[in-house]
Formats: sequence, C-alpha cells, structure tokens
Amino acid sequence: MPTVMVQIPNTPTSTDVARLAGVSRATVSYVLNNTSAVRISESTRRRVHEAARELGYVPHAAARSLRAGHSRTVLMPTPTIPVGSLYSRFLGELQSALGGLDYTVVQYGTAGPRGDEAARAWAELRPVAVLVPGADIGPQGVAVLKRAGARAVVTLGPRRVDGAHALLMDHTAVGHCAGTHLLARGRRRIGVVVPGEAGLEVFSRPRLAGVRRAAHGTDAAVTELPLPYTEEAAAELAARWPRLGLDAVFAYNDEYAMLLMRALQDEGVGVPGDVAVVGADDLMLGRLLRPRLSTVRVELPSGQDLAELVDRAVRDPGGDPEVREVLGATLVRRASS
Amino acid sequence: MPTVMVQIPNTPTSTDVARLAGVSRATVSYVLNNTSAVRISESTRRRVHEAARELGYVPHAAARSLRAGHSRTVLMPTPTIPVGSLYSRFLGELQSALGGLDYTVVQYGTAGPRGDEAARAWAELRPVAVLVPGADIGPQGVAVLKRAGARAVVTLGPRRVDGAHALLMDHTAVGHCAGTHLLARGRRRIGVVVPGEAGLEVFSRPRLAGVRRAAHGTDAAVTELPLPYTEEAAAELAARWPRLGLDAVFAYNDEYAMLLMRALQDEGVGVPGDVAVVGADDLMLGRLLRPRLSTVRVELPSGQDLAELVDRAVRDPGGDPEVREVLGATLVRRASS
DNA sequence: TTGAAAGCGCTACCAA
DNA sequence: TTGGTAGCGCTTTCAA
Repeated sequence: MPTVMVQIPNTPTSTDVARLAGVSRATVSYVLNNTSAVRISESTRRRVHEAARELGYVPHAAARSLRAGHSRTVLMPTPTIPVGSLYSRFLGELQSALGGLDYTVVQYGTAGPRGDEAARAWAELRPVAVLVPGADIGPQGVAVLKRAGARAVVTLGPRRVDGAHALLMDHTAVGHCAGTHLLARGRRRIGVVVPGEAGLEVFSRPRLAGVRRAAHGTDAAVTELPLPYTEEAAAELAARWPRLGLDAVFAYNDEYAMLLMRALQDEGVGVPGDVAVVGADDLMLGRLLRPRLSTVRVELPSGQDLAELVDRAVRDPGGDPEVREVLGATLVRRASS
Repeated sequence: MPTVMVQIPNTPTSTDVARLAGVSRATVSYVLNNTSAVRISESTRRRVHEAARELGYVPHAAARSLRAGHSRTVLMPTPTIPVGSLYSRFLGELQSALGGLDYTVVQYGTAGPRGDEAARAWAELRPVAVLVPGADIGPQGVAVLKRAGARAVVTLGPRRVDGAHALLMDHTAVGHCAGTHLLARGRRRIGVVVPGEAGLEVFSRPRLAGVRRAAHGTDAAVTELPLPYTEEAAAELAARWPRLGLDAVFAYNDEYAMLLMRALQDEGVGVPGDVAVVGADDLMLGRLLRPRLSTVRVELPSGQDLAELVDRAVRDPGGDPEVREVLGATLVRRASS
C-alpha cells in the first residue's frame, strides 16, 4: 500500500524561487527588487519572475527590514476614545497621503498598556515614525521610541511633549468661540453640557475651560452640566431647568445640544427666547431640528500637511521639533442663539 | 585639539545588554523571556534586568518572529468605506478581546492596491490571521495569505469566499425587515432612499434588494430614490414628492430618513399620515425629531465571539471554514410608521 | 552576468 | 547554571 505524502505547503522563500529558476538567491533578489546597480539578462529575469509567480512567492517584510536596518512603517496607535467623523476623514486622508510618499501606515490596537508603557510595545515594531493621538505619552516614551530607531514622533493632542513634534489641537478654542458668541448675544448665565460618559474628558474639559476663559473678567457665570447621552437624563435635566436660572447653554457637541434642546422644548422652555443653545462640530443633525442649531465648526489640518511634516521629520531627524497649532474654530450662527 | 566624539545613540541589542551584564546573549534571552526550561540565578537575573533597563533595551519584534517562524499578529485591513458607530464599537471590542487572547491587532491602511493585489501586501507581514471587512478579496487572495502562513482568514461581509471563514452580514435582512413592516401597515407604494454618495453601495444595494424581496409576490411597488446627503437635495426630492405617488419610504439609515422627513414636513407632507417613514441603525437622532422615527435596529456579534472564532481557527487551521450569519435586524416601531 | 557568503537581532539546542 | 552557535529570510559586497 503506497504511502500518501501530504504536501504541507511550506511558505516559499527566495531560496525556493532560486532553486526553481536555477539561479542563486542573490540573483532572485536583484531581479525582484529591480536593482539598478546590476544588470541581469532578460532571459534570467523572465525565469525568476516565472518561478516566483508559480510558487506564489511573497517576500518576508520582517526579514527584509531586519536586513535593511530600518522600515518605512509609520505607526499610529488607534485612539481609545471614539472620535468624530471629521477625525476619521482626516485619518483617511493622512493614510493615503503617507501611502503616496511610500510609507506603510499601520494602526496598532491600544488594548493593554497605556502611556510610556505602551511606547515600549510600539518600539518593538521599530517604526520609522509614530503618530500619537491624544497626549498618551511622556518624554520617557518618546525617548524609548527614538532609541528604537523612530526618526519622528508626532503627537496630535492638547499639549506638546518634549522631544516630539506636536500638532496642537487646543479644544479650549472651541469653547472660547462659543462663549464669546453667547456673551456678545447678551447672555450672562451660561451652562456648559459635559458628557456623562467616561472617556470624552480629553475633549470636554478643554471645551468647558474655553467657555470659562471667555467669561473671565466679565460678569457672566459658567455652570457645568453633566449629561449622559440618554433621553431620560435630558428630560431630567430639563425638568429642573427653571431652578438653574440659565439663559444660555453650550453643549459638548451637536448631538448633546440637540438632545437637550429637544428636552427643553418638550418642557416648554423657549429656544432661543428663554435660552440660547450652541453646539459644536457642525453635524447635519443640527439643521434638522427647529430652530436650527448654532454650532462651532471645527477644522483640522489636511492629511497631506501632516504627511509632509512626517516626511520632513524622517529625512531630518536632527531638526528642531515642529510645534503647530492646527485646530480652527469658527462659529456658525443659525437660529438657536 | 581633542576630537569631539558625538555618540550616535545606536539602538541597543541583546548583545549590548549581554556585554553590560557580563553574560552571554543566550542568558539575556532566557532572563527577559522568563524561559521556564532554564533556571537562572537570582543575581544574574537582576544584573540582566538592570542592564536592559539602563540601556533602554526593547526587543526587536521582527527579529523575534523571524526566528520563531510565526507571529501573533492579527491583521485587519481598515475598511475603505466609512462605517457606522456600531461597527466601530464592534472593532473596539474585538481588539481588546483578541488582546486578551495574546494576539496583537494591527490595522493596515488600504490606500493603494485592492482585492487580491492587496492580499500580497498583507501577506508580506506574515500575519497569523487576517480579518477582511467587506468582500474585497477573492479565493486567490485567500490562497496567497495561507501560503504566507496565515492560519486563518475571516471575511466580514456580504458573501463567503472559498477557503476563508465567513461572518456573513447580509444587509438584505435590514431591508426585508423594513419592507415587511411597511406592508403589514398596509402600505403599497414604497420608496427606498439610496445614498447619492459613492462608496456606500455595499450596504445600500442589499438593503434595497431586501425591500424588493419583501414586496415580491405582493401587489406592492418599490421605487429607488437616490439622495445625496444635503438639505438642498432633500428639499428637491420633497418638492416632487406628490408626483411620485408613494405612501411609504424606507431610508438607507436614520440620518437619510431624518433628512428626508424634515424636508417632507417642510413641504406639507404628513408623516405618517401621507407617508410612513422607516430608517435604520437606531440612532439617537431618530428619537429627537417628531414624529419619532421607526427604525431597523441592526445587531452585530460580540467582539468576544469573533475573537474566539479566530483563536479556534488559528489553533486548528485544518478545520472546515466556519460560515455564520451574524447580522440581526429587528424593527423598532415608533411614531413615523 | 552570476554566485558565495556575511550578517541584521533573536531564540533554542546542545555542551560544558 | 551558563555559553557557544546555528539559522530564521533577506540584501549586498566582493570575487569569479
């Protein structure tokens, strides 16, 4: 009885390709990488390509970058907090822009360690650059990454970190914009809706602080209003509205603003008569309810810009860290304020 | 004149650690990996840790997995289309669940090649498993990945692919659910709003087809209504509403539903009197306008479930591909239908 | 024009 | 208990 040999499909290496093509591994490498310093005959070239295709050969990225001593990988830890669609679009742009500059963008799931701890995990991948959303890294972490060969570390968040480039996104500007507007409209007792959900403090704290800053030195008062994102919570807040004595409210974003506005209207509170309402992020949603919602439109830089910054930094790792303020906030006045 | 030596901070390797600790590289490896097969004296252990810390040593993941012959990397190409918050939550869950099983989840930016072409790029990273959102891969691509050592390929999308496990998300179920409901409410001329934006066809086509299927064999008629996501487009559609002669509409999702409903109301069309409206995805938004929007709630599997499927598949790569229908659709009736 | 061989950083086998 | 060393897959220098 014949023994049936089950062919375990071992991953083909360049050695396999060389053997099948009847050439050396070196030649295979030359051909597949189109090395210009070496001239290979057309017939050999064909044989190698043929063999590679036949075996379904795919080069081993790790081996390659190990040999090369560097990679073209840009690492971007995925933010732990859900961020808006604006930000997703920015990320998409960024990815294709970096792709155009021949980098490979890899997002790394941040389940597990945090902060400088996480930086060690990132460093194991030996990325050429790291883009850190939020401020979830310290100077220590930056140092670890640089030691591991990262030629650029860029933070996208509220504050700069020593040794890293920074795209500062100062959300106090958003609150300040709203606050200034409400004051100009003659409002003096301003409530600020802050999400009851955990995890959004990174954005909500600064937005609240921005309103406070706008009110500073005036006779206006600012009241913090925590609000979970449920109809019940909104109704409950609306029910005790008269006792709060507020004539304006700035909500964390349009969603919270609409939730509250609806509840206020159901409770008989007039908008903008009794209370002016301003949201943020300029979602379509805000144009559907009546009155239409005034909002703070937030602008992010183009992904192309950031991609170019990364590329510059990679090419000149010694250069001074670039620190740039990139968050634009403009008020879009509609009917609610 | 003394020469100033600029110390270029070369990335420390295990050799550096060994030298500083006065031991061999083997010992360093044993200590840092807590190899249980070998007993190392407490003092050596301390010296090694000390040296590693002092140098800021971080192991080289590529070298390690090259040596090991396999990785614990689960690769997930990032979807090219913007997907809902439901899906983002699912991804988050999935990441931490896989993290708990000691896998490293890496999202890979899909700017550039598509389909089986892209599969080659993914294969270069030698992931142990690949999770492909959408159906952007064919049997060829699956084969390439398996050749490259992937022990599991899982598609998350509308149809299965030969050789890969499949989490089938059949969006016709969503449309079918809405259609059945509208028919039961006595409606017979059903419009279906389809996003005017490109890229969402993957979801919108099946949802439309689902309504058609529900209407099949009845005397009801289904009309496709393309609608870009702008107020102007909605107003324009609402203006020619009377001529369409429809008594019901199912919109791609709650956002499009609300946009249209608002425009219809502005035009004097009564909801649900003149026309019943049903959305999808059960967004909070749907509860804010009046009448409250009926919607199809979509349920995805838990990230934990998928993580376990991946783990099973990795442990038993020979097993039959699992194919599972995972998209649940239930109608949430509110006031608009 | 092609091949032999060194070596990137790491782990694991075998010896001492 | 520790060290020597082979070799993972690849690129690149040097020789032929």
